[in-house]
Amino acid sequence: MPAVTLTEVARRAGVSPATASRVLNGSERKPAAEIAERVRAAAESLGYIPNAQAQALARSSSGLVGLVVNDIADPYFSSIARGVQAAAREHLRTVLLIGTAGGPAEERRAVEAFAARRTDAIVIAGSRSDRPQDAADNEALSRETARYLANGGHMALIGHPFPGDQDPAVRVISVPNRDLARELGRRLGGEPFDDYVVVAGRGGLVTSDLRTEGFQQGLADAGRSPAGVVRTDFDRDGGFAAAPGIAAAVRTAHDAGRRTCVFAVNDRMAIGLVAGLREEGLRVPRDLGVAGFDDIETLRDFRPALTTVRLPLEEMGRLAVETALGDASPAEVTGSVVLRRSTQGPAHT
Amino acid sequence: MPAVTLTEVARRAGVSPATASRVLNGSERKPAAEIAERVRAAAESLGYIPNAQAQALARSSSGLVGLVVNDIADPYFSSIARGVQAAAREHLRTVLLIGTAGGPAEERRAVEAFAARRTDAIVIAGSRSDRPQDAADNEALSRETARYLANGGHMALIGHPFPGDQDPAVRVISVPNRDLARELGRRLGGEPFDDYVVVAGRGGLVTSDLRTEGFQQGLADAGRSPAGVVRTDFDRDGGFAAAPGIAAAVRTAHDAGRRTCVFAVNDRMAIGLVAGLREEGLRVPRDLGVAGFDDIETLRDFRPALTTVRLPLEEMGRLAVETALGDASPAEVTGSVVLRRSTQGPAHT
DNA sequence: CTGTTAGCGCATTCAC
DNA sequence: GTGAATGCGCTAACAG
Repeated sequence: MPAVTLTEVARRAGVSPATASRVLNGSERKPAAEIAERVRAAAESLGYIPNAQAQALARSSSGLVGLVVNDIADPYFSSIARGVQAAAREHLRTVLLIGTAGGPAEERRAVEAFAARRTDAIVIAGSRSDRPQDAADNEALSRETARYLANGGHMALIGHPFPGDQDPAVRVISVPNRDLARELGRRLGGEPFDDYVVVAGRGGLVTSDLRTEGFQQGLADAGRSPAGVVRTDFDRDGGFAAAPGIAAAVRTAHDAGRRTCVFAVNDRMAIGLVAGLREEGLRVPRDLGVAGFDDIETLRDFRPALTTVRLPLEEMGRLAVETALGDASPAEVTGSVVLRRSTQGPAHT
Repeated sequence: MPAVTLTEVARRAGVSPATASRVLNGSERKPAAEIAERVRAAAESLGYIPNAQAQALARSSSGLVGLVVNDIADPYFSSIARGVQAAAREHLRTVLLIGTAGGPAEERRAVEAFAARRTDAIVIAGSRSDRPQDAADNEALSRETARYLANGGHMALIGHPFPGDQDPAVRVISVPNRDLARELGRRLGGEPFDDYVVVAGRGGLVTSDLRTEGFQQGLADAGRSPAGVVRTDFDRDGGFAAAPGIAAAVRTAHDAGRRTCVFAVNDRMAIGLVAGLREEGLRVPRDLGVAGFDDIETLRDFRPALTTVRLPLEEMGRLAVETALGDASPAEVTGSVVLRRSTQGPAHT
């Protein structure tokens, strides 16, 4: 049972397909009011729905915006997705979603899939990786991107440019991860802690590396010596897994009369860490301070309230599509350090 | 700068477009191995990417799966979305995402948009509303759905069927909200509480109503008298807003030597409620018990650990696309009551 | 202002 | 096994 076509509507209204097309869609040519009404009535009575594929083919613009995320169930990405979805709707576009497990190889495939659909714009929210073993895939991703752009596509990256060469046509919604982490380091460096530790993701994860680096700079600004760095998975379980090691270090430090503050490079890791520490018999902030990054909405009611860095996630998503579509220029978003109870020692309580 | 077309590849390889099509896509006809290689080489060197729009038009199958959710940033929906995305990928489909603010009117528009794109299947994860004022929109949604189905589309609903008539062609991934809530009521009814309260969403929200209803049945099963019902928004802020009223009731009950247990019909409301109660100076579970529903992953580390009902969210998403695509038959998912610390009184501690 | 004619890029009958 | 022809549904020049 095939769908109703424009031709059928036209015949039913006693006009040509061209005329029907003109009235049913916003064209320059304005058909006579009387004839227009007849067409609209025919379309209505037949239950006509335009075939978006055919429209896209004919006018070579798909009305689609592609979004690639690592994991849509991760609140960081789902918040961005909300912004993308909202902006897309306002621009009369529909969102195509692809979740990769992370990594440039899969991202390249996503870009290819979006290119095949002739998406008007692509937003990549996944994190960049500059590990040597990803170099080839990054290169391939860049090539795929270049091809997409050459064919008239638009692209915006959330966070940071691609490692290596960056096609200037690719817009970037910059997230000042380093600067914000630095500010966080400075602030926490001013608190009454003695030792600092960073629980980071694996090396080569740009976001993780920049946050780590910035935090160290901030500590230095505050006249502190560098934090030790522990590497683990960039998610909740990674934080949880790091707990035993951190606990041991904290206890040792404690015995020496020193207080420890841990910076987990994202909120989910921080939450996992706190959970793991709880199992180790340590409590935050009584036994140590813990800070995160992102200010995930779902975790706002978490106790102890988590010191973190707020990022305008939804806004970042909006900006990305508007920038990609040419309705806004590439910008750097602003975030802010939010000190909460998780880094307040007993003295503050 | 137009994209490379199949025709160009064919010419480059010195074959006809038909042959090129046959080798570049899985066709019945198997071109000669030698000629096939030539075509593949040409495609590769030209950077050919098939135009999915054109393919869709020609073979009238889009390779698209539409997903409609209320709010992609809500962890309930984003978990489902992960399942949908994963299953879609396995079935070589791409996900089209539309977020509605909830309500059948917007859902109808979403279905129309998906129908226009000729999606192979549509998954609706948003919650049903059977308020009288939504009756007309529900009717329109049903009609839109019928039209989509008549045109060869497939649809799966997560949760419950549409209010009113339900086209049998619409598959439903049933979520036993009532039964699970009943089980929860039964279990909590067996705990040492005296009064029960349900913090529900507005009336007419099917999910909320069924959970409320089931919980009441469970209490009755346990020989308890019905819980009072408070209506508020179906989200975190709704739970938060309900806190003052609940706090007052709890205090009154407490003065009479009675212990209260509150069932918030979803986890986010429960978390908001707990946060609000904290501001009121009440602590859980010391001063009252609180339970939720859904077992949102991001909230697993929340303290006090929340008594809730676990739902296989990701699995529900997977099942929905597989069922819609015809690779699985409509089924009822299974959940389970998870008693945690938030409903354990001091006696248990 | 309306109707006619061509494609958009591809898959798929048919002939060969 | 391969190529030529046709049509998917629609829009955009063209004429009229």
